[in-house]
Amino acid sequence: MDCNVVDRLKGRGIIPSAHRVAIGDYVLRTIEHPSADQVWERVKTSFPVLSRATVYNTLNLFVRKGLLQELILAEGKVVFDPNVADHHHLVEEDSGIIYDIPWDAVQVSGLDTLTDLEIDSYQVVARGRKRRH
Amino acid sequence: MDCNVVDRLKGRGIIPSAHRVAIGDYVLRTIEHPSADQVWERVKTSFPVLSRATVYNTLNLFVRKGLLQELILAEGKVVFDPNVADHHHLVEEDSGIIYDIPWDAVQVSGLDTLTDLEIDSYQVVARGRKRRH
DNA sequence: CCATAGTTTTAGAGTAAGTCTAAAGATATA
DNA sequence: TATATCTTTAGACTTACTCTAAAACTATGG
Repeated sequence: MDCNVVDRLKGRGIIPSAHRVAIGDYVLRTIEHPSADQVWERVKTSFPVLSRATVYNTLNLFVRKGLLQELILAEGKVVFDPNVADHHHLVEEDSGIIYDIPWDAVQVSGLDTLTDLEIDSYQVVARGRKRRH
Repeated sequence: MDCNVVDRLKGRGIIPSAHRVAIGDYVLRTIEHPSADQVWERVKTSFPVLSRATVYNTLNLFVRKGLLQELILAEGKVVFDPNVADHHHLVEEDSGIIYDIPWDAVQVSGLDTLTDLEIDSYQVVARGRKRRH
């Protein structure tokens, strides 16, 4: 699963252009939940000729192809998570940092009794903060 | 709890100006989860002299005072929910409609075992659709 | 190696949600 | 009535994001 980015793009039918690989090299490995503009700022440092539109196009492409998950959890802006397996989230209000919570750490029951709802997916969104050990 | 809007504002230390009451008359009773601009459009029909800034100021004031809950669940936009009691949400992707799910309908366990997290609040966010009976 | 058709990238304009500002208008109290 | 405080306003500004049309790539067949 953690093979190189070129192969992961090809595996989803995405032509691995230099720009896309540069973006993927960052966004498919990070645990930072960056926004699109944060991805742009970051990737530009190592790959200077890069327009904003390309970053947005590429991120949206990755989402469509299942390489990224789009999250709308906090501060009115969309962030991206390369962890596309089901999992829950903790939003740290002060810092805006978002942490992943493993799926198995939390159990949710009762959704199946809501017979008037057809549920495709769900997650727990928690607000709070990470303890400074 | 469902007493008139003027008293509810006063109860939170908010001066019940005509504008605020007009906005509250709609937003504190609706189950529609409107965005700020939707509130503006709607309230303007019955209260024409109303600027966008006033609507945003008032909604933010209501949130600070605990009369409204701000939700960031779908489509990158903030919506408001006068149901400030804890509850869960279902986001209908196609329509953008958000439905409340009663707190007691769902049980979540395991969050307390995450000892490195200090959790203030949480909710289940489900994606799917309401069955057309 | 060239032609060409398709794909990708670009700069910059456009859009929409939301915030800020400074002035004007209300309101309350003494 | 005077004055201090609070509220509202129009419109400019900001930020996140999308669109557009042209330019630059890339792949393939001949």
